[in-house]
Amino acid sequence: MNKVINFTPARLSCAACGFSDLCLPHGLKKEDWKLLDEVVQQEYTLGKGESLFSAGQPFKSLFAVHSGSIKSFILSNDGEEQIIGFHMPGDLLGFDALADDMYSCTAVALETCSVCEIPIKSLQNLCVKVPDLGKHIMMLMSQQITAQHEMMLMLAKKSAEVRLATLLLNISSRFHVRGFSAQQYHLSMSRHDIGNYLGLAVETVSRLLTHLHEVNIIQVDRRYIKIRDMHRLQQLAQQVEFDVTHVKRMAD
Amino acid sequence: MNKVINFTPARLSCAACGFSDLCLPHGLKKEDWKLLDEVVQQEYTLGKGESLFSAGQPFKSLFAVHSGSIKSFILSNDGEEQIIGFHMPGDLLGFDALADDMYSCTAVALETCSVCEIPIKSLQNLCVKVPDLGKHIMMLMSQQITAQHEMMLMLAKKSAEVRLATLLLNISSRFHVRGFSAQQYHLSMSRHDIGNYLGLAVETVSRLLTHLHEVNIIQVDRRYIKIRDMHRLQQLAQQVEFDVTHVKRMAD
DNA sequence: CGGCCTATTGACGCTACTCAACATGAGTGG
DNA sequence: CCACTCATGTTGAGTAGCGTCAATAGGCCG
Repeated sequence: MNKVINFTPARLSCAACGFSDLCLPHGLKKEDWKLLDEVVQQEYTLGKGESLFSAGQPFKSLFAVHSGSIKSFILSNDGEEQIIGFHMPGDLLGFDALADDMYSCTAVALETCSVCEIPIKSLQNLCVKVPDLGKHIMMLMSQQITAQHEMMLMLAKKSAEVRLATLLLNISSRFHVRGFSAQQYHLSMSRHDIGNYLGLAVETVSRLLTHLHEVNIIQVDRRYIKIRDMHRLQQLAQQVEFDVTHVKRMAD
Repeated sequence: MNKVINFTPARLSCAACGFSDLCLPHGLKKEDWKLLDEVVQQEYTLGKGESLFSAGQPFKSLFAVHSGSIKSFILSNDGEEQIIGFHMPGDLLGFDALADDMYSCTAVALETCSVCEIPIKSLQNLCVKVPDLGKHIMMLMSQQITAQHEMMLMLAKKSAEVRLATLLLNISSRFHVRGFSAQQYHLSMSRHDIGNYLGLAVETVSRLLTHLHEVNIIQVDRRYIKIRDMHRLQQLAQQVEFDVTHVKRMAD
């Protein structure tokens, strides 16, 4: 559960990284990539369950996921965990830490993964030289803000079924833009994590997954998910027509 | 409900504004204030119910609340509103718009208020000249991100009672840092807005306020709130010991 | 003064939580 | 390599918290 210090001897340049168009370099001019490469540190490797940073630690760096996946969570005053995001390759972590110069959340690897470290000092210095970089970082932060608005809407207004359907679709599209299948994927997080993130009990998540399987919208085998009817899943997430529970009831 | 075009002929400089230490200038060097003053536009006045900007409109400016209060909300695909924040003097609005170059939420005045407009183009140009300003904006965005994390925690995990108590305390402390009483204040938002924001039904908000009044933690008279027992309210918000419902039950 | 919007209060029902038992697979040590 | 253990997930029963519906009251504005 401790921070890990292994690193691979050589790091790919950002230009050579397949996720650069999701990550920091996106939107930068080619000539600025070289400068950014000097700032981005070597990759760390994290084992499953190891933490990248913890809430309260001094803020030193942003991190970009290069492979694997990470969950980040805050702790409430009574010690319970609230997952605030699942991070996939190309995602940046640590924007929450700018406010108080310390991380406000904890980031833990859901599986073996590698991350690129971006020291904030060097990055800020580079922002002065490359104004587009500063703009781009603000844009990424803005994206995170709007994404969190959507999340607040979900938690405040949507039913358990809609929340889960939305998450499954969200993961699907995130795999898709990364070049993987949108129809089938492997969940890196447990049912517990899903429930925690969506504000639901583990049992509810389990029941809903079983139910979605039963009505042939998805196929579930442990953490493997196959979307069998993308359209109905989307309808469900948007609450159009009636949801599957209603369908079932009408069939009774 | 339309954008309003009245403006006062003369605007106070940021230096003369009582909320400058909550707002953009905070953390800047005095010599940079003059540059900022050239960027910050004259104040607009908004009547109750009028909108400052709406979701989908092209992003032109950030806005700082100078007086009064504002709610901002997003719309779900089925048209229901989700309030994502209440804004008081010194607060900045519009960070969500950087992502797509358009506002993703709608901002509506809860009462008559005045706002300072900060054209994003000029601001970004100034950021190049004054790197501290860029850093500061990122810090403000980071604060918004962490605040939203707390909100996600509330919506996902906390009971109706805890949510409401937390909001009342939050408003209290925000009035306090602005030089007003932390013990009593006037709510600018309706019960409906409170419920919407907290993910609760109006009726639940009403019942809880009545209940908090009954057990002498607060005094409620329409939108006027007086906190009679700050300590118990804080305990309630932190779920320590037992909540008032339990207290009542034990008294039965 | 009348109409409308906001808020309160009560009765009822449903969604999702809790508690509990059980199943299954993964990891570990003999 | 198998048995044991533990973590993870599933399923069922009962229930609590909060939403929905409905009726009513109280301010506020024209």
